[in-house]
Amino acid sequence: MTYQLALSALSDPTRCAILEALRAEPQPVGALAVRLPVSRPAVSQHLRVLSDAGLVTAEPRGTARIYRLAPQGFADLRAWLDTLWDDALTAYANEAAHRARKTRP
Amino acid sequence: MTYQLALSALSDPTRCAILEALRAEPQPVGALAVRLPVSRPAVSQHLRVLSDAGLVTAEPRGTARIYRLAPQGFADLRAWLDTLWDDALTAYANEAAHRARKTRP
DNA sequence: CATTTATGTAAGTCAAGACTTACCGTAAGT
DNA sequence: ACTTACGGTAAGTCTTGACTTACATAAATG
Repeated sequence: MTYQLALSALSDPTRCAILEALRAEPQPVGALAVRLPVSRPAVSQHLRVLSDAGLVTAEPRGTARIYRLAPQGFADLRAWLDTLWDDALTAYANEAAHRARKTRP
Repeated sequence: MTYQLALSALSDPTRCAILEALRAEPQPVGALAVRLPVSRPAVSQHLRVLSDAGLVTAEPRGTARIYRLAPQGFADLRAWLDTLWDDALTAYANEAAHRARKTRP
């Protein structure tokens, strides 16, 4: 059930851009904002959503807060996606087998 | 870039419920609708979104249309998520090493 | 202690989208 | 051919949420 929060967080292109920026290196809010086409408060709000989803963590560094990717959140999401993917593959294989049996009994 | 469509599609809980229903077995629209708390046209619209995202495919079966999971869409999504996850892990490891070096030089 | 720096929060605006009912098209059955 | 079954589409409503500006808070610095 926790994956729904992460999926909802990833639906926004700006948030994905933030994650891809953090992928390169951990950064404070201001550094992210100057690279993005939105205001700094908007970035802060997005980081809040990402944090609630368990996709990023923050560490105080003076007055700044350094944000970085949180492996755990991505691991949970990956697990959910993998089960769905596996079932999709087996269903696809089953259907292919069924089709082959029908075409050449 | 194509993963953004899939992520946007997965942000809705009803669409996730549809996918989990299709995970059990391929179904027509009506069969999905009776199990969900929304109307049939709503399910049809959701399936349109999922189809555009490459997460499901439809096959005509008389007047009905059988929807099933599309492995390719999930594979693309998985690939994107994996790169992000890998970078999150290495960043985490780097930070841990940095922290250890600082604590005990 | 005042100021600067860096950030989170509040309030308000506006567009995206999820849902409904009503309607239309198409394939199968009688 | 007419009817029935199944599903996509149109139009309209209403909520969600992404963004802005303005304000408040906390740490470092002179």
